Amino acid sequence: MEHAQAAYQRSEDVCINDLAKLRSVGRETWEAGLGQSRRHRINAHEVLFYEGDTAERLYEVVSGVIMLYKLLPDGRRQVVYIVREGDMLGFSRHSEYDCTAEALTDTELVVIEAREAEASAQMQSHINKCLLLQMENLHEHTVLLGRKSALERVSTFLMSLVPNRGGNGCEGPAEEGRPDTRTVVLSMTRQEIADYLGLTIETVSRVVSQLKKRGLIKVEKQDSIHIANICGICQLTGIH
Amino acid sequence: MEHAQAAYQRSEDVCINDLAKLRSVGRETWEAGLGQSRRHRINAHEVLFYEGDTAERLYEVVSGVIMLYKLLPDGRRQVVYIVREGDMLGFSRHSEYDCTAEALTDTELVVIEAREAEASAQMQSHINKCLLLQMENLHEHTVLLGRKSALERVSTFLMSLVPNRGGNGCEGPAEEGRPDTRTVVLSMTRQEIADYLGLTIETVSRVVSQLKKRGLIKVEKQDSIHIANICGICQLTGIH
DNA sequence: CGCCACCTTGAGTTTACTCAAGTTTTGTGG
DNA sequence: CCACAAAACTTGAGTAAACTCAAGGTGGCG
Repeated sequence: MEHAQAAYQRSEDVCINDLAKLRSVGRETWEAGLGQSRRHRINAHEVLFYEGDTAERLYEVVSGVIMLYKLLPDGRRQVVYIVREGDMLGFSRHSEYDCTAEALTDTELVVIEAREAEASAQMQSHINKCLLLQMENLHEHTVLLGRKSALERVSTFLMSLVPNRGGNGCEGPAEEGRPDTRTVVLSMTRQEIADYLGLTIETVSRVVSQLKKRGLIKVEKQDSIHIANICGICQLTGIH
Repeated sequence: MEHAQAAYQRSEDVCINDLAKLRSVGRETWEAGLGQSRRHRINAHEVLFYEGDTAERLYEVVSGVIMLYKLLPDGRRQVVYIVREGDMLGFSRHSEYDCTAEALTDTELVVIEAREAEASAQMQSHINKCLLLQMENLHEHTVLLGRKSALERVSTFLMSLVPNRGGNGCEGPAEEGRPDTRTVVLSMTRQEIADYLGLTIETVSRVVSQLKKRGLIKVEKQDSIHIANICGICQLTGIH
């Protein structure tokens, strides 16, 4: 199942270690504390909730990937966040969700009633950690949308799918001579990637083709890209 | 003092009422709970902390305006958030700040030691509220950066300086025949606005000139714009 | 095997950018 | 209070990056 792998990958500069940390003070702890913790499964492309829906529940992603997006009245869409394993969604300051949540892959969730979350200190602390993580990711994505070129955006996106690389704590290639290589699963269509990166589908496609021509990547399936030279892609992200 | 007014203005769709709410469950409550709550003043253009500094303190803005920004190695800058009265800054997931914080105006802050914040449940709840507010603002700004035209960006920015207008809960003009008018203080240079909106200084200047020519605004001082037709500007934000 | 959704590529256009003057505003010292 | 300098802003001309529109290609699934 390809999504099992995708679920371990984090956007931006968050690595597997961070997620492990999140989990360790997370579900196992607070799940026991709550009266009942329901599980919920949804299929790829199903909507979990719509912008404007009454916000009664929080969710933690156990496996799979969810995107949060907002629409403008004329149909323009912006994907504002990608929620991966260990991360949460459904936060709301008012009584309503501010984004629509749609599954990119088949997804398993833990459902948390907002009332219960408020009552549990452990839960509050866990929510806090997720909010801080999301804030940092959003800040980084703001830089991407405000200041990066199409090539830099797509390269940054690809690097975000490589654990332990591309962020500020980038480790560089493991060893001299070791192949600096990895296959990443996008779990998004070109249109969804475009709406995430603030580009058009054609521009995303052209940049991917360009990276292919340069020999930096191979497109194995539409959904699956082999990065032949991770450092090479990293050099294109604008952060070096 | 022009900044006293600016301090009451909120970015995005947050109105004075929201801020009043934040404050009411905020400073007065937790300030009493903490051992000592220090105040700190900084002047316009002073840096409160740099990206990468050890994150030992949180701050709440009592008066004034602070911008958070990130730099790319080649000097490109993106302002990722504008912190106004009642809002907080200095959150960090790791031990380091992820953005630089620089004062746009003379600013008064409450200083909160990170350790103390962790110990106080009231403080945690207050932080949570601020994080949720900031998340919503960031989501909205993500749409602006990813999907809006220059005209829409500048119009959205101007509307964000008009309390109770321009957001989802926009009230529309108060009464038929009442002048739909307001003077807003930018408290940012054209360059800072450009770096916030993901544009160049020239583009910001051209859009402002265009709005002036159309009779929708008057530029009273560089820093102060009279909006002659609030609804007219609101129509240009892309949210209608 | 053929259809449908998704993706790619090309040609032409548009928006915002860059570069280069000029102009206005602001702040300072005489 | 005025003159001057520095900073900030505006405007124009030309360019480039990404967009739109339009075919055509590819691959996954019944």
